[in-house]
Amino acid sequence: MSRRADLLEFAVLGLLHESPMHGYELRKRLNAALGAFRALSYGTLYPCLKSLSGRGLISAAQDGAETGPSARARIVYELTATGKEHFGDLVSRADATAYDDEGFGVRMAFFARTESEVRMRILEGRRSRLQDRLDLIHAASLAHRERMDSWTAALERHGEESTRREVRWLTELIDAERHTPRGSRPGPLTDPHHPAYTPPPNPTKE
Amino acid sequence: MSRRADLLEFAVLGLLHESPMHGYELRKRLNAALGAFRALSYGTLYPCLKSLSGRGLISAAQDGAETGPSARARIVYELTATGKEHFGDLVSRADATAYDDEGFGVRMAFFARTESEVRMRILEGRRSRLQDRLDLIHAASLAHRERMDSWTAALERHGEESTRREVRWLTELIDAERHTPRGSRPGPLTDPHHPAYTPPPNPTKE
DNA sequence: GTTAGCATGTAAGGAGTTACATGATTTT
DNA sequence: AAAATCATGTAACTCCTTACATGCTAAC
Repeated sequence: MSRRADLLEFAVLGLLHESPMHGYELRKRLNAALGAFRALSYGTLYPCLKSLSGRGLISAAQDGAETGPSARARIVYELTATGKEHFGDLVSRADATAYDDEGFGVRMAFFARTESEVRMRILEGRRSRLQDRLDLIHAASLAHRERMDSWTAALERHGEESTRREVRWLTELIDAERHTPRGSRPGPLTDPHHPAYTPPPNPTKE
Repeated sequence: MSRRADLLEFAVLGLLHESPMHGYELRKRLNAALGAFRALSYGTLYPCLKSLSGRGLISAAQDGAETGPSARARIVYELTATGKEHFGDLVSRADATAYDDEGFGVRMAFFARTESEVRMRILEGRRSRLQDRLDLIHAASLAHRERMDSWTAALERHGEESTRREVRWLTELIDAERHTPRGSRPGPLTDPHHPAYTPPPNPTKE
């Protein structure tokens, strides 16, 4: 039932699949890379990590003194075998949550680990969802066309135009995917054998 | 503190400013016109109406038998004098909630009732917010450029392009507003003396 | 006559932000 | 030395969806 929570768990598992990380870093990545979690708070993330840890999907390990002279109380989270399996299950699913505004971005962010067939279903599902929205916009604008000031009209036109652009973009992606039907990974994917946790020598700010 | 709830109240007052309505109709308008409340449920709307009614901002009146032979249990809500005043206060404010993704659309939907000066501040605030976001996107893409697959890259480019387009759109609106500096209402605004409640002879479907 | 839409609500529960609480480390 | 950032959490609270409960009206 819980959609947003599942989404966060999915994203966390996906990011930890690339490399182990501690909570703070995880939050930064979540906020930056995925547009969905623009202002994810610790009050959401840490309980989520605790839950995942409790279910054995990730392991929590104190960061030892390898980094420097003094050991900070960092907790580095790592995907367990069970966690990898679970993420594999999730990533092969293409349910309705993969099509909506929040879900789609997150799913696409992990397309490199998604099978081509599933990718196609998600891309097409998203496109059809947007086309439904265009129909709604069109119907609505017909309904109250006369009593509409220019501001509302401009707002509606911009919304329609944006949606139309996303549909075109999706169509391009779908066509490209269709011409390379094998489960090819078009970009440099991070190494599946994640090279342990690399402590940042000069930490990236914000 | 409560942002989303204030937003809903604002939208309800704004819509009732145009003409009295009952809850069901209100929800349809909220879902259609304003993009923000895509799936507003009755569980949110009715308590909100009750609260507004309790505070004397709107009045709730049973819809009499004028409509047809049998009286349905419709409750028509109408803006009170206090409610109009309150909406006037809200619409003249340009706080941070007017700039974010959910807030901006709702605020702009009632620009026809907003003073030119406030409109400008909101448009410029929104644009500056989006420019901040562009900076963030740019910084993030620089940070993890090498370890990025083509899907993530495509997603990021699309997000950037969309944001850039919205900035351009806002700039056009701002320029247009600047060239007509008086508090002009560019479009046909609905009559301030709302012509009572017109029961739909042929009800619009969904 | 039965489905679909109109119309109004309540109860429960989950999700996630805000605010609080704390302390180490790095930069200025 | 002070300020900013890194880092981890908890508690309370708000918002909002889901599911439930009910009944009327129009269309097929």
